[in-house]
Amino acid sequence: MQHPDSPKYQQQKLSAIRAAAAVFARKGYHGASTTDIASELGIKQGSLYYYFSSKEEALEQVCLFGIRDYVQRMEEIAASEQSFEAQLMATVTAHLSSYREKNEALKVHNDERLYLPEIKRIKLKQMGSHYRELLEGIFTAAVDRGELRASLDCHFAAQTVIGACNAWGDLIVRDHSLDVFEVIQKLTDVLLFGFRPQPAQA
Amino acid sequence: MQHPDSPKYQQQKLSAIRAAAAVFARKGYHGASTTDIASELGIKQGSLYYYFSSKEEALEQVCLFGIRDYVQRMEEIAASEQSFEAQLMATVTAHLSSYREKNEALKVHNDERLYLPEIKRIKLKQMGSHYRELLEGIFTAAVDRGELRASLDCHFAAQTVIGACNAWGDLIVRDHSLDVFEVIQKLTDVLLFGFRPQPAQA
DNA sequence: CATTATTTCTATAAGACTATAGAATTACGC
DNA sequence: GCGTAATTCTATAGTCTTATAGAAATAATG
Repeated sequence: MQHPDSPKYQQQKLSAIRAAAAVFARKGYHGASTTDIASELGIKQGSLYYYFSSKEEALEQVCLFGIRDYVQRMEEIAASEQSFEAQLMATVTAHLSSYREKNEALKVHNDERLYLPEIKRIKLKQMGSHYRELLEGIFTAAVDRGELRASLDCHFAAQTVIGACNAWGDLIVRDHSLDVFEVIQKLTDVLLFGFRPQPAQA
Repeated sequence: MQHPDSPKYQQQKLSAIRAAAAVFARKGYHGASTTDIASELGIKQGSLYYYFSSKEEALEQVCLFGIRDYVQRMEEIAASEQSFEAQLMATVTAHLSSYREKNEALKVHNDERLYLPEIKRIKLKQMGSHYRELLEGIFTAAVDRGELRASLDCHFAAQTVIGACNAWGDLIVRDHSLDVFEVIQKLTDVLLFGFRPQPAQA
């Protein structure tokens, strides 16, 4: 009934989170059963409750796992004294690399988190807002430095970057044959210069 | 047991599709029960089966409703002899306006269609592919005309437009206070020119 | 008004799902 | 090897869900 704090337990719990992430990503939170998750992990349905007190807690853990280190990385990017271009490239890289590494969990965070009750969503919401604000800050700083036009709507720009990254992240998760670095390169380029310029005015 | 083909029946069936779209958009396909849909429509659970033979068919109808006229509009845009900029603006406008008009159904199409069995997805997949190919064609034509740089990856570009529109469409559905035309304007501008240029080089 | 067709309702069968309790098994320390 | 703790299993209660069948109600027609 009670959980030890041994590294062994923690390790298996992590496996359980990964298994839940994989199943939630494939079937959605409500479409996935605890039997599915357990069998992905190689145990029986009832045994899963040794690691999660409820299916909902499993979702919460997956979401937290998916977004963890995410804000942290953005903090570092925002604090770095780089050109806007470098910061944007770093942002896209961090975002899409996350999708590649713990792809299912991040996808679950984006698609299923709103099925958590308000209370359990607060922490996630704070992390997400903070992330967006940091990105927005990168834009406003670049405008102040004169690297971007003064008329730019930074809130809109940040949302667009996040949206585009998530869209491509979804494609990356689904189509594993995609070259992530190629996507990073092209997406950064489009965001910076748009489709318009004849040759990239390097 | 058998359905009439009266306009009255068709009208109520449309209401049922809209009700299903609203509930699916809010709770997801698996999270929504037929009781939810029925009560949204103001009838009892069992009565719903007068209009749908199964919950799955309801999802199929919602998805088809969501994407209907969608490809058609893109056909028109692709056939029109306009500048690339005008065509891109028209595409973004059509896409986001769809979200505004029958917002829930299009959202459901994007988020839940993959829960349909392979067979029922074929038609949707064809429509989606056709849509993307038409958009891709607009890009290749613009490259041929010299309006866009020859090095542009048109497949990538089309996916990015669709992804960005869907991302903003989701935000529009969730936040009803957003000014759609402002989003259309800004998104088109970013896609065309990127964040970079100091003033928009009209 | 009476007859028929349409629409909705009630009741229920059959199955799936979450979560719990206690037994069985496996791993660990000595 | 033995005793104890950690982990997994079996079995099940209780709830919810989809879909069906037939009765009841409502609307349409002559």
